[in-house]
Amino acid sequence: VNETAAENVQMTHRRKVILDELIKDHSHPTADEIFHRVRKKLPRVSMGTVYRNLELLSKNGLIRTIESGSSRRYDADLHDHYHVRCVICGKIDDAPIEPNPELLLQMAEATDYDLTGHNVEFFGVCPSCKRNDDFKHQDNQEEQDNG
Amino acid sequence: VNETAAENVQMTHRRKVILDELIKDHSHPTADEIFHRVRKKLPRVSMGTVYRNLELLSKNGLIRTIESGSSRRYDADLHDHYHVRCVICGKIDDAPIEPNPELLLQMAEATDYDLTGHNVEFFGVCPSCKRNDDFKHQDNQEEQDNG
DNA sequence: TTGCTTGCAAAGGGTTTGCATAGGA
DNA sequence: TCCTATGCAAACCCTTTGCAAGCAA
Repeated sequence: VNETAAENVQMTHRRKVILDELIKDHSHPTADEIFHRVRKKLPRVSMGTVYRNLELLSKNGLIRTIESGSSRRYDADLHDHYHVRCVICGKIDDAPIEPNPELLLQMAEATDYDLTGHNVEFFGVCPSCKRNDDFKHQDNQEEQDNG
Repeated sequence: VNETAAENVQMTHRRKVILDELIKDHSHPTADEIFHRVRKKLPRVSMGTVYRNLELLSKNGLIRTIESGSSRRYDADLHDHYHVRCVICGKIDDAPIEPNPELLLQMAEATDYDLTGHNVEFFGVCPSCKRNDDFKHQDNQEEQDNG
């Protein structure tokens, strides 16, 4: 529609460093986590710059955002994929299954909306949190709640 | 697991009014919207009470939350269903398709997570925003961004 | 009495923004 | 030159929390 093509984003140095850090980082980091990584290379970078650039990159389709827990996360992997979130530690992983194109088609037929996409998020306990729970009793699991 | 059964929630008057308002309201309101509705019946209710009760109701499985845009939304419809969000006005509707149990099964086989559930959210332009865009030019659509 | 609930106001976390300066086409 | 990008700090929005008072079992 009115989205600027990726080529239209002028790559300032800060912008490129932020994007590159996100490309290297497959953990779906928050703005704050990206900020700390970027700061190692650009010690004077500010939080505002990180937020402004992440928003610009996302609006121009060079990265995508994940709205899930209390803070937004970012993902430079544009390949269509689903996510799974650990309800204990909050970690987000890529789901190891292919998106189902049927889902969108089925919905497109049933709704009056003009669809542009869909997100799928699974919830569960990640392997590492499962292991921890084997040692502890399964009492204190209320650190994170699923959505 | 360690979730209190719904019957274990003692229904204080405020709690009941909040729950009833949410049951009547199918628009997936935010805490603030619920607050304003409840306030018409209980003029001295406070925001803190609304948040505390919504959290308690949700932890006890009497309502569910929708984490989507910038603010959390609440839904008293516990029947398993998907949602669709308008990328223009931010409204959330129920998706008119049945959840696909295959999706969860397929994922359960492929992942090391112990799955507890999944959410599906579609994005698109709602009928009413489509109509508005016919009159305007399709320029100023940046009020809401999809996630 | 004892523990849960509430109003109020303040604090908190995450994100956005105004402004003056710096930098790039 | 002119427009965009940046650092900084303040503002903002949404949500949570401490506290003292109120209620209910």
